[in-house]
Amino acid sequence: MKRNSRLSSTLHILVHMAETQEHALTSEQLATFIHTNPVVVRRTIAGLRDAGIVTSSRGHGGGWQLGRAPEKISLAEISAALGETLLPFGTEPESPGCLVEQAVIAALDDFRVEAERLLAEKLSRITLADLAADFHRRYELIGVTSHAV
Amino acid sequence: MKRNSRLSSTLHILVHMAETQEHALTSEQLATFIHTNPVVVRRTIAGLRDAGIVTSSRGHGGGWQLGRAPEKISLAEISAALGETLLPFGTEPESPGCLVEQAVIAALDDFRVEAERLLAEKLSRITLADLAADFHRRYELIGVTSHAV
DNA sequence: AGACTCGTAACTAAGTAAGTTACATGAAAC
DNA sequence: GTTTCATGTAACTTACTTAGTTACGAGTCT
Repeated sequence: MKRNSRLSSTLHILVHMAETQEHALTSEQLATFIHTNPVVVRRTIAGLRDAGIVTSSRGHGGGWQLGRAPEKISLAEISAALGETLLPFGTEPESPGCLVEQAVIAALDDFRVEAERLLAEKLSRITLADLAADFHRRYELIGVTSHAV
Repeated sequence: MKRNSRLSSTLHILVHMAETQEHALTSEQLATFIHTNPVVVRRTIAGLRDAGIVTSSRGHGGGWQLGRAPEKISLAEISAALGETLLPFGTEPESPGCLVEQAVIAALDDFRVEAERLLAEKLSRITLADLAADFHRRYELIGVTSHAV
């Protein structure tokens, strides 16, 4: 798992879980999907469990499953549950008395609030089901291609 | 200069430069504004020079000045010149053959392209002159307050 | 010539996040 | 109830990124 790919990796995992709703997948299995360590998986998606996006169970036959239907899980929720920041830049004061800095921070914060609202809105329109559907589309395509060739 | 505050710090510097258009400011002076090192300043705003946002001159009386009027410098240009990414998450393939991953990356890239266009558009509407104007507003306010109290 | 300032390379230090190890906790199977 | 399997989590290591620093060459004004 590369840096800054937590959202992408988590989505990868979740789509696999959407494809396997009949039984739970272990962190071990999930880890192989994104070429990493089971512990990293557990740590990464722990927040999703708290948000009800996935459920986990221990012991024999345990593992991870979606907490609700893929249609009801939006990328906005996933991103939020991961604790991801949509915008990368910081605006914490470094010289609290400086009016120039205050003006800069005010402008940047306004922008940030508006931008985050916008991005969250966009992300909330994409669901896990959409990704799964796209996956199936690609799967069909490969199938057709294989027959054709 | 804290991490992830490059945009904010650079704006701070640029507004100061907008306030001092009659003469150049040295990296040394700029560095004190954002509590850092002259070399860090030079390194950080080197990209702005290449983009024509600022000019630099060497030797006695040298330093940095705005390359054009503050009204003509947008935050979008500044952000781009700094090489900042507006969106933090990565979408590079880690398992090139996996159709699930392909679907995830496709969705994320679509979102990213659209989101970046949107953010850049928003940032292009804010100019250095706007920040300077806000600074002056704050300055007046303090003045009034001082008189009142 | 001397003082000053940028340009840049090379190195150091600090902070962040992934990867790893280890072990406790809980649940199912036998 | 013991064994096996899986999560939960803490602690540590490693890799990477970026700010900070030092040093010095090159250009410019007095």
